Amino acid sequence: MPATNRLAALASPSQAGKTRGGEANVERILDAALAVFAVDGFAGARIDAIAERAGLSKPNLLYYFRTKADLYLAVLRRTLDMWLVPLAEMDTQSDPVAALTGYVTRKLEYARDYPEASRLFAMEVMRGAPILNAVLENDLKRLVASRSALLTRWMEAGHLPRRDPVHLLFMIWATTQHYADFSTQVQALTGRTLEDPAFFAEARRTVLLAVLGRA
Amino acid sequence: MPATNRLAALASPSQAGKTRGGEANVERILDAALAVFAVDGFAGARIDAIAERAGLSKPNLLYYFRTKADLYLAVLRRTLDMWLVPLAEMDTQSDPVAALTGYVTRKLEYARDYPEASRLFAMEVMRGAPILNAVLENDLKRLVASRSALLTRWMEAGHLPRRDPVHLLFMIWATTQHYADFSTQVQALTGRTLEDPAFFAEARRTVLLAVLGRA
DNA sequence: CCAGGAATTGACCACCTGGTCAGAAATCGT
DNA sequence: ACGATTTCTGACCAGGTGGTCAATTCCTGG
Repeated sequence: MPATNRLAALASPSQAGKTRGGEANVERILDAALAVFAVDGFAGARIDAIAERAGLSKPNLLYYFRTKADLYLAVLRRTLDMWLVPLAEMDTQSDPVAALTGYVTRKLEYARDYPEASRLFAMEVMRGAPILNAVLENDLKRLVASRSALLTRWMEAGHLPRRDPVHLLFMIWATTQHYADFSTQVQALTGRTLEDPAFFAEARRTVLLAVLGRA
Repeated sequence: MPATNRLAALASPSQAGKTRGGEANVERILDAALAVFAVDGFAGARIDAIAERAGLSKPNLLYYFRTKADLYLAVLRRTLDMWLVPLAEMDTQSDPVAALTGYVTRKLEYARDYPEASRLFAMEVMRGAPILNAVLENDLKRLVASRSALLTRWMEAGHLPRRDPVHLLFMIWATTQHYADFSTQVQALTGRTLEDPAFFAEARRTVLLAVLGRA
């Protein structure tokens, strides 16, 4: 996974030479950190809060991750693949409509099942992506370029309405992630969530209608 | 403006009884605060940084806004109308296509001209909207309900493709704000901004095609 | 069973940051 | 001109937070 490798190269991994059962702790820490970072952001997150949520003492957490930044980086790294993989796999299905339908569905499932990861990613990008910038400008950029070419071919073959493929991707990302990142607003306005299958279907239908030009 | 009033009722305004020329300072402070809050979030924002950006000393800033929370609230309040007004004015144009075209265009202009305000709003909602919740569940909810009815009427009259109007609004919001909130990503992937008229037109065209079902 | 490394902890510290305060400038009404 | 009020400032403080450290407990391999 190139993205992971690139990100790994950005900073030295802080958790070295662990051999014993502490790996379970690392997982718990990362889960807790994701939950806290996704709500309070990097600056607002208290490392005590993360430790408590993970069931550890603060110094014990610092034993696994030397600094808050290391922990943040690790969480980001674990999250990133979830973001990239669906797009990378979009071409495996040869039928354009099926491929896009599958992609949109996976993005919505992602928004439903990992809203915290989506929020973390959003916050990082909104901060100016100080950490992810390198990944964006390389791996993601290449990936988008190749997918754009694919989409353009599909459009020219008449399977999709013509438009700029990159903007189309933006629209898919923005809308699907909206349900995760702005779930508070969605909840306030509709009282529902993607967990509700009917609501999920409505959202999916709306996006697909927009992308494919038909239901 | 009901939204402003509601927000004002949420907390006591901190800047009282100013009569002299300090009003200009208040403006400068609000501008600076918006810039800083939009990048670093509430927790990450340093009040020193805001003061410096506004060209004041920290205690002097605190003279105008007693606490950081007061300042945050004031910035949020000033921002909110920009968000609500376009939607509220959507029906003034009787032609459905023109009305939606105008709305999308205004939202994109807003994303282009006030990206920081958009980001601030996004961050607040992503935090769980601890302050804006009341506004969302009342003013915005009512507004959305009325606009949904309008959209539904238009769909039934055959002016628009049929779909859930609330999801349609979500899609418009998500996509237009994406260009402001994720401008780092947009920039990294395309090297362009909404400031570029051609790019603006592409974005606009993509959204309109999705919303109206035709260009 | 024991030695040695891994895991864990309480106590601690340096530093940052929001906020205070007494008083100095600046400004205004009269 | 002058008192009163607003505006502004340097110095300061209390609380919180990231991170350290010596010391203890827990495992595990031999």
